[in-house]
Amino acid sequence: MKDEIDQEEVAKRRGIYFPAFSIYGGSSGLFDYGPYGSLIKDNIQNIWKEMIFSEGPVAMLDSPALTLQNVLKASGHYDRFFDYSVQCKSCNTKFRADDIVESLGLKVILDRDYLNNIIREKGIKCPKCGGEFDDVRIHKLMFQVDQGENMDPLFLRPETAQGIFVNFKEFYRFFREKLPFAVIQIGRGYRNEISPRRGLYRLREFNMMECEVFLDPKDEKWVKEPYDDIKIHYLTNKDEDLFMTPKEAYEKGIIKSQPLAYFTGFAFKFYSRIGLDVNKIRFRQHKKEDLSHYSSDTWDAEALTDIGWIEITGIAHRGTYDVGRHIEYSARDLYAQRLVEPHKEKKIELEPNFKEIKRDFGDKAGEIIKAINNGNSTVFLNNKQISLEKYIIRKEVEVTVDRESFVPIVVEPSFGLDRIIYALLDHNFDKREENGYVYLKIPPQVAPFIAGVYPLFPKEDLEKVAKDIYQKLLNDGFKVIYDDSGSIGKRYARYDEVGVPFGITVDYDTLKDSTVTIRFRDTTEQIRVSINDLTSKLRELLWTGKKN
RNA sequence: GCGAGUGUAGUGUAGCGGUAGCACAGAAGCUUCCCAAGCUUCUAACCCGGGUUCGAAUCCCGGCACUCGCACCA
Repeated sequence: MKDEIDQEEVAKRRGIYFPAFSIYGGSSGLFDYGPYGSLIKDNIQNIWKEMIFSEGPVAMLDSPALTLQNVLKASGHYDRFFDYSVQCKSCNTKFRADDIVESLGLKVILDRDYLNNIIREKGIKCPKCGGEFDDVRIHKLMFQVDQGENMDPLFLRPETAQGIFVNFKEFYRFFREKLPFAVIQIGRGYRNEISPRRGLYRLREFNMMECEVFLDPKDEKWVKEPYDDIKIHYLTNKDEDLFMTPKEAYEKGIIKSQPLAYFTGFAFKFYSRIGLDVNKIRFRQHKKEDLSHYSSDTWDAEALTDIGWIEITGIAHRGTYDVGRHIEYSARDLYAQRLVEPHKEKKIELEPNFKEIKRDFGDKAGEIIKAINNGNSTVFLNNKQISLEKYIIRKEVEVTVDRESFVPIVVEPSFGLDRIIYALLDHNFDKREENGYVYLKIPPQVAPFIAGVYPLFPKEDLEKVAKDIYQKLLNDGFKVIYDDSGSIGKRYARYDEVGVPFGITVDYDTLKDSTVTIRFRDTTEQIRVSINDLTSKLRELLWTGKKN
């Protein structure tokens, strides 16, 4: 974007996006997408969805934003629910309270009173200036929703991914128990950011398009090979700038995981299709010390904008963490299975000794049998602890084993829709050299309307034909807009600014020979086509965006 | 959350104790055979709440928002 174009000013003025609830003063980190912006957002989502469905076995989920506490305990988000901070009274530097305590080798308990006390007792001072600390403050990082007394609160999800992980078994069945497959979800996430700023960059409620790829750790491959027809800028954790295809990156071991390499290519193709300037896109590898504890490798797609390189997508190798944690916390069988060479294995089977149980327990026998089947070694009955050992018959049996269970690993490409829109506008707002007018050169498929229909002058005969054409194009399924106010130049300029790529103008020749002009947003050139050919021409332009 | 600064029509701004002016955008019309032209008319604002004052957009306090630093940041 040219420096002089203020994205937020145009976005606000033209109804692309603007601060939400502004008549009441607004609230930081919340934005509305207006009449043009919401259409652009919708188009981007649909392109993403359409593209990713064509990448292989992909299914979609739509899960609630309100999330059970236990889900977030399992995911680890709950432990990060509170951020404990202390501030130095003299130099105002702020620290994580738990970090300060930990750095002195003291035990950390995530409790406000505990942290407060230990800082007071041990007389911990600011490491920077030696000043005294303020009281420990708590910042909630997730939004909590109360259900009522005596009920656990719900939380607004900080990411859509957990909805997918908890449903792993559902999708495993859907794909008839074969890996790999991917599950996508487009939806909103919520994070109580400490200081949401810079417009769409950091929001409290944000849109994401997430994809969770489930893989067998022994066969960690997506169904398609990494692309070799695109060159991508990779910035490694050793600060090397490399330019190569995803295929090369994988083969040379720059990206060790095949699906990770594959999805950098997918992301790149997606950016290119929606109109991001791919020369301003790079994939930056997280440094070892920045990696989440469960991730072995993460590559963030970043876009260069007026506020610098911003993260627009995270592609993370999450290992077995997600499904593993839900197995642990829910005690459900969320394992996948793989076929192995059939072989015999010796196995001890436990069988209740029905005769003895019946003799000793009579009509309570049922409870004993149940306990044994549950694998218990003792049972509490008639106020007595009873050892079950003597009621169990152990049999050694040989079974044929032809499959084994494992926890699937996850590779997660997670696209931040709002940031993508920010970067898209940044890359595509441009000024005409001759007059300084702003136009938004986004691809026709992303544009809020494919075309505007305009009578050259607000004359009844021209208006009537223009309205007929407008209605015809609507009936043919195009998103078009009609405008007859002001001069023709004004209308062109008006829709250039929100990215409408084509202007269809009805003039006096139209009345004679049933042709109209199509005017191109990016070049301001015009061609003349017959009204009868408009539908096919627009359909063609929707894909090519070019004149011929 | 801290520090500093800033909030005036849709947007950009002027006014800084006497109840708001300009430009662009917007609406209606005239005019124009294609790029925000011109003319006429019109619509439209002092972020919110308190206080001081005869009188507050203007001074003071509190909130909210934005900008820049700091901090935070899967």
